[in-house]
Amino acid sequence: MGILRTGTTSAAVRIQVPRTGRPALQSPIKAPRLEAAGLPLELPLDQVLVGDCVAALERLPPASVDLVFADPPYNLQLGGDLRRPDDSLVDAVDDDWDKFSSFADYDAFTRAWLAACRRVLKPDGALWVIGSYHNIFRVGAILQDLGFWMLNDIVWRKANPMPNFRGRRFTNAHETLIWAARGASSKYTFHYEALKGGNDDLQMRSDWYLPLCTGEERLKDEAGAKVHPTQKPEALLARVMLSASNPGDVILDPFFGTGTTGAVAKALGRRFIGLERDPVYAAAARKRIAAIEPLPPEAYSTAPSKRSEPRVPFLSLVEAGLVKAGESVTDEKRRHKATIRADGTLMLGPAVGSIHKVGALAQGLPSCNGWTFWHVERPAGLMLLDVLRGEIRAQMAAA
Amino acid sequence: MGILRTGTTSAAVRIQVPRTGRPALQSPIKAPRLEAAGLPLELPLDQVLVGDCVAALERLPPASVDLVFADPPYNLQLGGDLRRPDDSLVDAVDDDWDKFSSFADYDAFTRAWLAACRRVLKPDGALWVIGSYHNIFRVGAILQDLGFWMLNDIVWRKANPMPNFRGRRFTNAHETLIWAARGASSKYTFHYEALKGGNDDLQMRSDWYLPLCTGEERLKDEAGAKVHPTQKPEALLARVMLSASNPGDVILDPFFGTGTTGAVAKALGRRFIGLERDPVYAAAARKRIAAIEPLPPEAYSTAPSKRSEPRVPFLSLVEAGLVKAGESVTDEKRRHKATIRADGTLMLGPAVGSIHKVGALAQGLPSCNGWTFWHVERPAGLMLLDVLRGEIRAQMAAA
DNA sequence: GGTAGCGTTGAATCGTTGA
DNA sequence: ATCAACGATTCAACGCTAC
Repeated sequence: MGILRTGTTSAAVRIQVPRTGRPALQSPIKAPRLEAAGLPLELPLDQVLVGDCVAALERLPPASVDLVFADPPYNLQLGGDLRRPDDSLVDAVDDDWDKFSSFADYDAFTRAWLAACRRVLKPDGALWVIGSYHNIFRVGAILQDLGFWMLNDIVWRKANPMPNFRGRRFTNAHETLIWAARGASSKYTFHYEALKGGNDDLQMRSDWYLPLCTGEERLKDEAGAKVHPTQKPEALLARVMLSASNPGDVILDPFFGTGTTGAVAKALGRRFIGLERDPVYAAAARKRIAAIEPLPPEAYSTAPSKRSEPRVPFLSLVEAGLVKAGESVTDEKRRHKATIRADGTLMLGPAVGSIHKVGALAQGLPSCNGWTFWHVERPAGLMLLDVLRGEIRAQMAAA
Repeated sequence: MGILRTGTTSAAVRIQVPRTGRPALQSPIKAPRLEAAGLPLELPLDQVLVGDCVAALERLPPASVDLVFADPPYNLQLGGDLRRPDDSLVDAVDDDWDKFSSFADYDAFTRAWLAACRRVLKPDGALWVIGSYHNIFRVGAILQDLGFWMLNDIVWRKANPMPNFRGRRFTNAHETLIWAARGASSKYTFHYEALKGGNDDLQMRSDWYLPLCTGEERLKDEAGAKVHPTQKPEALLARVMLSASNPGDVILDPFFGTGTTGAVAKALGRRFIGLERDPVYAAAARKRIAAIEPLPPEAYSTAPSKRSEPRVPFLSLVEAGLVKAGESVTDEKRRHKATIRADGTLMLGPAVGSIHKVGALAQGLPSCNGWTFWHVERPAGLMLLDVLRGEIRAQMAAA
């Protein structure tokens, strides 16, 4: 039972990618801007590529991916002798040179894959990476050094963490995710209203409380052993994608493992690219993803946010007769008053200007949103201009 | 009322340091092991030294401190002004001490003070550092490079964080503390049982829920302005000291500020050394600490965790699989119907919003409690969302 | 004397679009 | 590229005032 399981029907629903109309899976799309540069034209969408992730990333076209989700290894598989996430394998090696070289190896690996990811990210793309205290500080520092712009660090509070058996430390009950834009000026995606709407109309905080991946969701082999040691819960990936990507976006995971990123992407109408070194994991991921039934688009499509709604000139309200030239507008407490002019400006004493300018002037503030400041008198009481604007927008949508 | 305030009596209670029997304050003790080495014999105990912390640290004898608590500058890198939706100005941390010209500068500064702290730490000593995503990753990486051995990262979940006013990110609702031993083989102090006893006999987790330092506890000047922009709550320091130090231990704070570390140390029968560059902060700290009445050791137990009913986002029900994305919700009489979306919002016709907003919309009312309005169809009949929320809360309480 | 209501505030990397 | 206009945006705790 998880966020991807549909409860009421078993009918497969083939989703359409909203922006292109193409089927979601197994059909590479072209990256048109790259043609002129003579670069590879196609992205390996909705596929799992087996091999070293840095090498694979370097074969992908630049600026072609909307979002990266990465769950990198704690210890370096390539180098061999790095310290493990738990301290048991690390004997008290007090050799400073050895310590430095171990961390240096991990840092070099981290720098390589982060830089390669940054190259394939679109200018407005973003990256998520998850880790624990063993590695996340090194990852975070390198990410800043490479020019990524940190947006939030997110704490995944585990509902059911493993206790600390020896009683020598606090229960390690969380992991840390870093959300960073490709650069400081990237216009990253964030579905603020959707997150707030799913959280009792309160802003979503940086601490998320979610259970571990267990039970049916956890992939097991024939012997009943878990296929992957660190499979992440689908709910975690779903929250990441719902908050920081759009339907149809390309989401790349350089450490694909058993494919949680791909499974959630498919369910939520996103495209994915999975890179995985281990063919056993890759095979398990492919099988898992093939069995996923995408959710109906209306269950995940992006709700319109105020920022994306069509602009309505105040003059349209005058023209539509929703407000009258010569009529007065006031603020909520009727402390300020101005007159509507036929050209869609307001007049306050000798001053004439937009609803925003005059609102700012009335309050002595540098700026003001006139739509949410001014009201008109109606039989039922004061009515906000923003409500009247909503009526215009409804008419526009119906037309 | 802060954690140090005694509620029932105003009588001063002079504590005794259990292991030595010496009065807690203003009497430097000898550091016997240092005599033979010809080093300074006395530690400036229970004092605030004004000056650069690295220079001051280098004048202290090595291996003489049990615990370091450090709240270094965060290097916030703020841009222009930030205003609340009501146009009031956010009082930002724009002090000179938080300005660094580059990451390299900040790293050099961090390496210097961390190395100096490591020198004065006893072999079995430990260090705590607090920071935000702006600096903590760099601090953590450098700390590892210097040979500190990480024990936990601790998340301070703020009960009342500042919201994200522009709706562009998740509410930055936590800060991170790193707890590290001087080295991998250090026999650090940890009062496992005490922490567990203060936590309903459950292991203390790595995520701590505590309010900001506000109200009476916050130091104000004559004009009513806060003395220090980033004063930490006493409860946070108390939990640190109770878990990771013994009565009589020497606790050094290289960024003493207005002396929360000293105030809590005095109250809990620890010795302190405070280093602070700004004489104004140092003077405020001295005055503050002088007014502290030490608690009798038996009077203090671990800060009680907040016991109010945890708020549950509707999204959690989707994530837990208690309701399905795409499933319908109805009111008691099945007159209204809406669809659950993967992000925890509802959809009713073209409208998308929280369970409350959409409930209000369905009924044409200004407001609605979605928890007690909407139901889902279950084999046994309609089930109220509020009942499902109860199940989630039961799980959370059991965790 | 309670309490409802209003104002203030907290370590913050907090726009977008079109001319 | 720069500039100006538009217009979107907050939660919990505390303290003071009015009733």
